[in-house]
Amino acid sequence: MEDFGPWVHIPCVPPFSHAGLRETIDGGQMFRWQAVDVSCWQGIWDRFAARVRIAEGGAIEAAFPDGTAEEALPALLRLLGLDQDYVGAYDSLPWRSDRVLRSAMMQFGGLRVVNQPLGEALLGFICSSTKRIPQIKECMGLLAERFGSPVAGGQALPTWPQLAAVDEADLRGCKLGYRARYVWQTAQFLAGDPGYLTAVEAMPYEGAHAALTRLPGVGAKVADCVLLYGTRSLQPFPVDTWIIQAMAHLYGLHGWPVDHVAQFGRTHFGEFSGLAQQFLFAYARRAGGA
DNA sequence: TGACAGGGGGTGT
DNA sequence: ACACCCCCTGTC
Repeated sequence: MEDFGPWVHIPCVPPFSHAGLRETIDGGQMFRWQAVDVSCWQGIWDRFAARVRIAEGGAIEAAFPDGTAEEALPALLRLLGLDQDYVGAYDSLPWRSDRVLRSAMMQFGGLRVVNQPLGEALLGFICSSTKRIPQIKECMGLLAERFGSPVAGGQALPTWPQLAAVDEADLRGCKLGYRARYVWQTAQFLAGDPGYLTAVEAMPYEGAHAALTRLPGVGAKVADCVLLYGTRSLQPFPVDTWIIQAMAHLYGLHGWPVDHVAQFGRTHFGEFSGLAQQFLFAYARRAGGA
């Protein structure tokens, strides 16, 4: 095992509640973090690794593999959205008129929407369809172990160029099931157009969503997840079965088509609808909306 | 205990 | 509408 350096104190405003930090790190936005104990997680993203735990007053503390903190700390702040204005984002949500949202925001105080490398979010969410979080994590772990590069603290996830050199059969060996073909086809697509994801990052929402949907295995829901968790935008509003249930129950949208619910979410919650989605998702998943 | 449906944070046809 | 691959859960 790797040696980690000293804990670094990171003030956070708005402050994290325990539930808010757990939902941020280990609630299904990312798939490469494991609980060390009830209030400490260890994870890998990009070429970095870290341990994160909750501290007094809603701050957090982080530790990094020896010699990596100088680069990894700013990367962690970016990953967890700690260099963004969440006070303004929280305040702009319609919590004054929406008691459901207000309740979720109190229950999951401090919740952030993460900013992973776009390619990692793409891989994770292509593999997410009809899978539970523990299964997705297992697949990501196998992919990293077998096809990724070593970094201080563990194995990085393979990049898309690395994935393009892997046989579909070997991807299946990572328990991807039918998703192995999607990953393989997308890897080939991106190998033939290396600037594609970089271009997507520079596009406004509509164009970026359309461009991602062109990739095999990427439908509307996965594209929204990739954009929400893989860029700094808080605009995308991913609609999965949990959100369908929650929005039907809480806002009376019974029987609405998925794309209409997504449209409703973006207009009802505004510029930061993705943050609202994350609160409602956490709320519904914890059966708090029933 | 052990086998067997049923179905899951979706996509593509 | 249904299959898709894998694997977990709930039943008998």
